[in-house]
Amino acid sequence: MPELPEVEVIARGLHLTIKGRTIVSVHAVDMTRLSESADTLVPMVLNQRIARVYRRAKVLLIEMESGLTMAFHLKMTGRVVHGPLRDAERHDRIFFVLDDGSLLSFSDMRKFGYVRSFGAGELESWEFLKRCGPEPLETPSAALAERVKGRKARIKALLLDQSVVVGVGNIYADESLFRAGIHPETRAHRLSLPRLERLFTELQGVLRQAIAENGSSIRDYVNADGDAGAFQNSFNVYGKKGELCTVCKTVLTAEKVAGRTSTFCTKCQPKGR
DNA sequence: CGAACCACCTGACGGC
DNA sequence: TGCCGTCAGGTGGTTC
Repeated sequence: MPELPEVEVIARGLHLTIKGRTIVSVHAVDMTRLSESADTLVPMVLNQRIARVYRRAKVLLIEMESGLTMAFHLKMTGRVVHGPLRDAERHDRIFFVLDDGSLLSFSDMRKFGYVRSFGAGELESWEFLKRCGPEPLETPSAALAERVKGRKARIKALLLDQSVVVGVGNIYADESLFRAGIHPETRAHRLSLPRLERLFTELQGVLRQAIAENGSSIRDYVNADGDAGAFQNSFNVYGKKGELCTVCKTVLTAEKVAGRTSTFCTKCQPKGR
C-alpha cells in the first residue's frame, strides 16, 4: 500500500488530530503475526499521552510524552485511521480509544503489516531502521546519485533498495524513471553522474507532488481521515500498460524488473541509455 | 555483489 | 455460477 508519500500524509494528518490525546483503552481485535503480543503492548501504551506523529522511511511513528514510541509498518494494505468509535470489522487488528472518545484503528487485509513499541531511546537501536538509507527529501540529489554511482545493479532495483534511499516503492520508482527518461533495466554504472542526479531530482519532485495530492490510492490506501488520495490521477506510467504515453503516444510496455512489474515507455525511456 | 525465487495473506478480476 | 490462475502499494530469506 503505502510508500513514502502515503505514510507522510497519514503522519501529518494524525499529528494534527491526535497530538495531546491520551490512550484510555486498547482493544486487541486480531494480534496474529503482529510482532508484538497484546500482553506487552497494551500495558505499555495505556494512559500514555501522544506527543507527536511522524514518519521515518515507510514507518509511521507515534511518540508518547514518555518517549515510548509505537512503530507501524503498513506493508501493502495496512491502514491507520482516526475517527469516531465504531464496532470492529473484518480486517481490524488493534483499536486505541482516546480520551475524547475517538478511535485510532489499525487494520490490514493481508496481515503483512505490524506494530512494535520501543521504550524511550530504544528506537535508534531498531535493526530495521539501522539498515535504512537516507531520506530522499532531506538529502541533496547529488548525494543520492553518489550512492548508486558505479553500481552494476539495475537502476530500478537500486531505487527500491531501502538501504540506498528510503521510501521508494514500485509506483514512485516507475514514475521517477519515466520523468528522467531512463529505462528501468539500465545498469547504474552506465548512467552519467548528471543523469543520476536528474533521476533523484525527478524522484524528489514526484514525492513532493504526491504528498501535496494526498498520496496515491490504487485499492486500499486512505489517509488518517479515511479519505483516498488523488495522485493516481497524475500517473504517467504506473499501472498503465497498453495505454498511450502521455508525451509521445507510444503504447506503454510492462515487464518484470527486480521482481516487480515495471511499466515504461520504450521511446521516452530507451534501453541502453 | 547481484539476481531469481519463495514466503507471508487476502481479495479482485479475467478466462473458461 | 464457480473454479483456477494471476496479480497487488513491501520486505526478508535462501540459493546460485
